Amino acid sequence: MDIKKDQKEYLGALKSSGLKNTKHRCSLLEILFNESQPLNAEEIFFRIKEKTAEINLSTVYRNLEVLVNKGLVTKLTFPGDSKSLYEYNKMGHRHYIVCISCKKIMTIEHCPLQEYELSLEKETGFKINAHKLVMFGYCPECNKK
Amino acid sequence: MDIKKDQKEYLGALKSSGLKNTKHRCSLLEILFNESQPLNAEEIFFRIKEKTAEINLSTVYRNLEVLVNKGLVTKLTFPGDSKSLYEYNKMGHRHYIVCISCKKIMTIEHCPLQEYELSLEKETGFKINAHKLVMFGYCPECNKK
DNA sequence: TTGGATGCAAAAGTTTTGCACGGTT
DNA sequence: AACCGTGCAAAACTTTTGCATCCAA
Repeated sequence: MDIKKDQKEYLGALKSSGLKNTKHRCSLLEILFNESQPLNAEEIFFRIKEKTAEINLSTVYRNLEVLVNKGLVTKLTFPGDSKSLYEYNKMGHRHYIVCISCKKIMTIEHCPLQEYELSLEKETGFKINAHKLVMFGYCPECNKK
Repeated sequence: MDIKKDQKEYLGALKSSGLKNTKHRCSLLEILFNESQPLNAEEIFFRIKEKTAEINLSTVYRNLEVLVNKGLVTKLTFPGDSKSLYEYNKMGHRHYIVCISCKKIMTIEHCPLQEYELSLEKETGFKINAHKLVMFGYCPECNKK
């Protein structure tokens, strides 16, 4: 497989997390790394089959599980989708805006919740580690219709 | 079944949505109405079996589906839980704070995101209808350990 | 060489569905 | 009476697991 500049990041991450650099693992990471939308296991499975090599769906699930545990990949669930979604973890959390009509998912980098977390910690006594924010609406294209 | 004051709300909602007032549907709504935490289908199933009457799990699922479609109940999914959760829809959205350790879910009434939605609409071109915010952390009890 | 990675098949777990019967309006 | 709701069993669907084999370090 051709190793481009932008692939070094996840290859390094693989190595430093003690995981073997296998063909399947590598294509899986490449797909997620270059994808702006979270994908489900089956989508990843078909992409690897089409573009790279024959692979088994359980291999995809097993690799996703390992990569999630090592923190390289994040697992997501959205209401209305029975399948879990996965994305490359670019460090620094992100939020999502989902189109109710066409189901397109767009990523939002800015997070408005830092100060809110502090006030909520005081209010509830929780020690807050993370949060998940998803917005729902109609994307510009679907909104026209 | 004894009809108390606080049950009138969901009984009325049943009627005005054109759904039949059946024994199971009624106990299901009563359980969700009086519960502060979202419950999954199996938990609802066992509660009805214990407190009210024999019921089949598929009946629970079918009723939940109808009630979600009518907007009386909201369906939720949390990462790390393969089961969907359901709650009575009290109108006016709510947010959740989930304990990473004991999995307790607490509901937050205040929402800090009104202004943010407006700025995001301008930024993305989306027409935003709703959002979902979940906070994760350690509840006061688990935090002590 | 050795332990992890993979394919295959089967299992597990959640949710849905077909069909006959029963209950509400 | 008509239609919706229910129970039961089976199916569908996503995800996990056991086991034999293969491959990267």
